[in-house]
Amino acid sequence: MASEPAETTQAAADFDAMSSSKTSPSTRQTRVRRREGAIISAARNMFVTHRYAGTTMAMIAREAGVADGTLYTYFENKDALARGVISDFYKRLTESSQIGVDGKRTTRTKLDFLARHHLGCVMDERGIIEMLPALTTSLTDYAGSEVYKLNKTYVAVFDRIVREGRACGDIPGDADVSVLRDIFYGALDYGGKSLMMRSLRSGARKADMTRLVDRLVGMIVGTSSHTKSVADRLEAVADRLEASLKQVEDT
Amino acid sequence: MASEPAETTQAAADFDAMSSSKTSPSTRQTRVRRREGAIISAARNMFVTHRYAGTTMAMIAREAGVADGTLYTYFENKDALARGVISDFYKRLTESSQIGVDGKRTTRTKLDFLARHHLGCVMDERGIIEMLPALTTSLTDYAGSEVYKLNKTYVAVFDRIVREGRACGDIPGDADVSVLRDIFYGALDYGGKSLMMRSLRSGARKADMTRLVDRLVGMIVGTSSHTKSVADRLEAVADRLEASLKQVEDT
DNA sequence: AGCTAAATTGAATAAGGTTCAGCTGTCTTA
DNA sequence: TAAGACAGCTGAACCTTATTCAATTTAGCT
Repeated sequence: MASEPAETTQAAADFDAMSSSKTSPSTRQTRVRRREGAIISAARNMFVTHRYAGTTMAMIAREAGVADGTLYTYFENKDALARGVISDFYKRLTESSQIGVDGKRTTRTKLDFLARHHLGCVMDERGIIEMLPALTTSLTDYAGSEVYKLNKTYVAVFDRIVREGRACGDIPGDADVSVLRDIFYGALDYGGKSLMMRSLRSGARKADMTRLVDRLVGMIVGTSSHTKSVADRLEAVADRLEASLKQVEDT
Repeated sequence: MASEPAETTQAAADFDAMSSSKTSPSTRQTRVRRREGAIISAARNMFVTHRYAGTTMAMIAREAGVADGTLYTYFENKDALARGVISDFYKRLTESSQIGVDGKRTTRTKLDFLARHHLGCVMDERGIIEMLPALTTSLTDYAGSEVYKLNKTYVAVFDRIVREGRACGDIPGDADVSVLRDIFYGALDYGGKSLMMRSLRSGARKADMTRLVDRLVGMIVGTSSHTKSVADRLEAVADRLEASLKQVEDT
């Protein structure tokens, strides 16, 4: 998760494959790709260790082994470079999440993995996603941005789990998926921050994480057994009653 | 460390209270405090409309009607000024929240109000709290900061509701309060962002907010399927249904 | 009024993001 | 293979802004 070459190499390979000209591994295109990867990697290192405000373009250039001006041939400005780092982060996060989720069977274990994986990655490269708000000039701009699309792609992993969970009855209720999504990721981000602060004193990070994730996933999946008891049927009735009641109340 | 705004204000207040001399409303202390208020207010306006990166110290000085250098007699630097704005925000938020909550009777209505109030305030002065991550140099520093203490004071409003709710049986489970707190505020912040983005297209902000808050509060209070007994739940639904129908009939 | 210290000022300084005129290596074409 | 064209690269100069500080003003006091 630390080094990007996997992602960059992959992208470069795709690009080469698309262009019909067979280029040797040291063609100009390849070198440019490689260098872009090096810059993003360097920028990530600096941003993670010194935060956005604490890293200068000169630091990134030195770390990447290029001149200051070179950065501007790859990214319009410091903000765009930071957005590039975030985009890269989301790409890696999406891929590793989907792979991990595919290896789990039940709705609960999928969500459990996703939550822990998210927490781990975000805490690992803490500061990367936290740059986002400061980089968002306006919501309308953000809505059309690359980062927004990649974020949507990432959370789609969660959305799919929820929809499948609904289909097989694991997830009760009929709330909008977006509501569950906000609760899931919002709670994880806040919980992650609390976790880090608490682990400054007591190193009991793992137990704390388990408590948070269990509670959160439990809230979504529900603890109801799968036996079709009278209680379950009553529950379903209550669900429907509540839904129509809400409609009445809203008008 | 030391974000001094609150520091200074508090110190000044203490000083006045201690000195037996009755100072007229145009004493030096008073004027200083007034000016500090003007600076914080000016800074808030600029930060809200232009974000942190987009506002210059010169802009704030002009808005506050003082010279550039004057800002630095009140705040160590731009970061400290921003922290002062955040501190001020938390103070107002805490007070208005507590007042509102005190006006509600049940656990559910208290949480419902708190959630809506939080969402409203944060969306209203959006960008203020979002500055925080960028201003946090290190977690250890933050743990001892004024802003952190004020945040703790603010979320204590929530903590109290939860504890009372537990005591009277409204809130089931024995999860750590901190977990519920992270879920509550995390979900609200994320949900708030989603809300704003969605309301760019469809102006259905109110209905969306209701859905989010209901689901979230329901998860905590336990009207949801897995926490309360079915009998209790049906009873509660019947109560609400009767009340709503009465309202409908009256109109 | 005169003294002291706190407040205030705004021009000077410094840091860092950004630009751009030139340089270098690679590709293309004859 | 040599010459021309050009993409990429360079880093010193430029410009905006946060920050400093010596000088000045103002308030409080005797």
